[in-house]
Amino acid sequence: MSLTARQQAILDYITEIVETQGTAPTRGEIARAFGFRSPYAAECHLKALARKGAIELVGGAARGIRLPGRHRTRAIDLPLVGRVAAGLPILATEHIEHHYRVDPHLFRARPDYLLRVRGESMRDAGILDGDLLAVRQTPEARPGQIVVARIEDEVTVKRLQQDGPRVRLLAENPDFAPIEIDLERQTLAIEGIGVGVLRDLEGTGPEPDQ
Amino acid sequence: MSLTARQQAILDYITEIVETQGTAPTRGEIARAFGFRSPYAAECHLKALARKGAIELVGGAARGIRLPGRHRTRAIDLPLVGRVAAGLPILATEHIEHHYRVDPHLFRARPDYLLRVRGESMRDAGILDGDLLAVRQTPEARPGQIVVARIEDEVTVKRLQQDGPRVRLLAENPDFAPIEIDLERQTLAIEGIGVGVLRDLEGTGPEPDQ
DNA sequence: CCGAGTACTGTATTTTTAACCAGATACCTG
DNA sequence: CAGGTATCTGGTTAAAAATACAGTACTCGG
Repeated sequence: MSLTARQQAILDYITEIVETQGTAPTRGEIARAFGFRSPYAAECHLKALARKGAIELVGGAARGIRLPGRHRTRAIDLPLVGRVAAGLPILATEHIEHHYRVDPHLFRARPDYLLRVRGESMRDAGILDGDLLAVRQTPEARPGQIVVARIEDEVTVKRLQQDGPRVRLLAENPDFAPIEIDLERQTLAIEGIGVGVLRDLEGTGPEPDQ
Repeated sequence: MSLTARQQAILDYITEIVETQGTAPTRGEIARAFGFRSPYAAECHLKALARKGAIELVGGAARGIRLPGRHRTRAIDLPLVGRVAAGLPILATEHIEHHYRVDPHLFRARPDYLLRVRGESMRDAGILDGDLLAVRQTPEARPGQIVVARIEDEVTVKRLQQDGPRVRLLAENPDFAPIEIDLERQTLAIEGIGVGVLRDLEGTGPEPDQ
């Protein structure tokens, strides 16, 4: 069942008010905006919109107009982690350069933070210098996954390979040798797994400079 | 001036209600949530939060609590365009598969829509099969930019090269030949320029929990 | 131990708001 | 033409909510 022109106008108005004011309008405010002399005219429109499923009315509550789907977790705030200094946890406030809002539905796994990738070692996996890696913070990773690992205070992004007892971190670039981890002598900590990549393209080109 | 623990808790509660319910709580609801027996306790906290700039109070309005900076420009709603059929504009509703909210500050140029990239022709530019290209809708492109072009009803993503009168669309993969455009005989339309890349790394975690 | 700020209770008042009724006008549809 | 829906007026009523005052209690720095 589709909306009438008038109903669409009312819905647009409500949406605009929610976006700009952060809260839904009252019947009186809708009436004033459209020149109705009675708030009941707005009430009727709201009822019609609710009947058609375009809005949801919360009974007995002031400004109880809800826009379905809008109050979902449409965006989460992810901190961007830049250079990671030795001895500090990844998410220490010292490392956080910025915050970006990202739709969690873009990725199948929910990310916890963004890490700026440095270097060309994951080039053949489509992860370039300067890209943002969306990371889910977890110590558990499966072979084949792209992981954020910490080896002796050094944080690196590599693909995890595990052949029985042997753990290797593979670069995706023939210029970089795999890193063999001797768990007896070195500390390897999986900080998280890569769940997505974000890249800004403006200014990129075949020119090698930036 | 920083918030007290209690004030922070109240602010967190308000934020959560706004996110989940789409509207701010009343003094009474705050009091109920925290076990206050008087709505005036909530009122005092709100006044303190407003004094410190953490919230903004709209006088004389029900649920008139605003969270500054939460609205506008923190996230824009981008349609995801999938397969583009011949004869229809890119942004025809028939092509729109989904909407994603993305922080416009992630990219230096503001995108208008997302296009799902098919094929490996841009592999060496770090754009893989299935990636989402954030596109700014414009007919003007500079050489070196990654463009969304339409050649005789076929939509393709390539890098633009312009040598005086010659226009070429370059793939970033040695397996694909450059496309030479004869503007006399073929219609070339620049639909937009790529401003960003989004990728889901499907390596889901060991616990594919929510 | 004093004063200032935080954190509440209990009660009260006023404004805002939701919600409803009866009716008017108009526009489709079978 | 009758019946239904959409649209709006004018007025009413009760619930919801903002806002206030007076007072208690605690904490913390001087």
